[in-house]
Amino acid sequence: MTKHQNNKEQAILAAAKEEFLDKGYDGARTTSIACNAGVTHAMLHYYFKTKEQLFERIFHETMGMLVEGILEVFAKTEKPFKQRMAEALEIHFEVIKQNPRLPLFMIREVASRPERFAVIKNVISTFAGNLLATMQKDINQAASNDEISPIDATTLLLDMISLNVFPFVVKPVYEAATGLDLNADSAFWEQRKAENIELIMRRLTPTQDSSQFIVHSS
Amino acid sequence: MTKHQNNKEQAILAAAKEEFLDKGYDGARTTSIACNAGVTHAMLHYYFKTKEQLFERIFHETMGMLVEGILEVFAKTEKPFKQRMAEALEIHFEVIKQNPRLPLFMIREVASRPERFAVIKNVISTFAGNLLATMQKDINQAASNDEISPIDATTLLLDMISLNVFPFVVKPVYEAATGLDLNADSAFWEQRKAENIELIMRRLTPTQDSSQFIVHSS
DNA sequence: AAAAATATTAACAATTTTGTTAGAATTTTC
DNA sequence: GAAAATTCTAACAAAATTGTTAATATTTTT
Repeated sequence: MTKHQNNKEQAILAAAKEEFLDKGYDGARTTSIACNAGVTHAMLHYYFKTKEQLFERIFHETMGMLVEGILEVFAKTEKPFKQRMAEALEIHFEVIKQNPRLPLFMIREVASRPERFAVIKNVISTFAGNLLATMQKDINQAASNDEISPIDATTLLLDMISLNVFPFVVKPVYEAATGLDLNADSAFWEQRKAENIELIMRRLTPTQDSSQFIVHSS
Repeated sequence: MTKHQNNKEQAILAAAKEEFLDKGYDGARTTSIACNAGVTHAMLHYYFKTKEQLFERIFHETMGMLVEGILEVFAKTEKPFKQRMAEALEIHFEVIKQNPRLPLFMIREVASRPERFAVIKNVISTFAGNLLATMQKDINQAASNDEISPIDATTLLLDMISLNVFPFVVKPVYEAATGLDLNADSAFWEQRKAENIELIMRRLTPTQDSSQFIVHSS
């Protein structure tokens, strides 16, 4: 009757994504994936020869999503730099919020298998070079107008990513420490987003003596 | 001749720490640990009945170090709040820098095995309550003197930890993306530390209209 | 509807990984 | 230095996990 549409393959992919995101490559079990997908274990090997191949499929998809999401953030207009940055922060935060497990997934897999560097390198360096160069140009211009404090684009980007991503990465630990359930606490995330914007905006605002507080290490 | 000092047990512990920090519980192999420790595989099970027990030993030790390190940061004097905060940031950053793999280790293990929440909860909540309360009192006092902008202690703490910890957590990805070797790049870490202090100092500095830049989500 | 291609199953095989055991060697205690 | 406790070894066992295969069912093509 109904056309054959490989819905088992899709079910396996969906279950695999869950499993890999949750437990990482090493913790994931192909039997568990097959079971959650409602198919026999042999089917998994029929569609995806090995666990590694199945993982790679998920890894690429996931990386793609993350990078698309970040790209979207910086495809921006001609407003003042500070305002663009505030909007980028907000969009970036929301992208992460909608895919809160992706960052830890990526970090974990790259950390435990450096051979996956290559994928990351390709995906990111394709556009990161342009992005950073463009951003630095905008920064320099805004700084020369005294619109903002001068800053290195890479530095600013890492500020932004640290502030926006880390809370999601550390969420399980935070919940363990406080006993709170952050999924049910939308006020927490709204406050966090506002705080991150506040921090970066203050960072960019020109001051008379911008490095008065820097402490030099022994 | 020499007294018997369980140096095999120590060797196993050292190798286990390496293995677990590097690969996580799921990726670690007891055979590999025994091999790196230069002992037979059976010895591992002689001293530590199971992989789980060996892991727990390492996990506790590691958590202890991390918490001690952070405690040390806040056992501070009577200087102005901003200066104390700058010093705390610097010390905190250095503690992480000397144990750069601990944060990801903790995050990874708690994320993939929520039953380890209990350990974290005990260790942290023992002192975090006092810390936060004390900090909030200091903040309120400094704010009432117009020394700093008012801020929630929890928020400030998460700002600090995000900025200081995330660069170490994301290091492998950063290296994959840029092709740099950050271990050999002490200038990078000095700059990062300075940037984090700059950010927090600006966040604490009073302004006329401190929330002018907050963007509200749709 | 027959032939061809594809999807599915159940049972099995290979490997990896953790854990055990019985006994030998060594160290410590008395 | 003999007895007791302990450290250690080598071989083995059990379980889990990934991967295969041969036969069967279903779908698609002609």
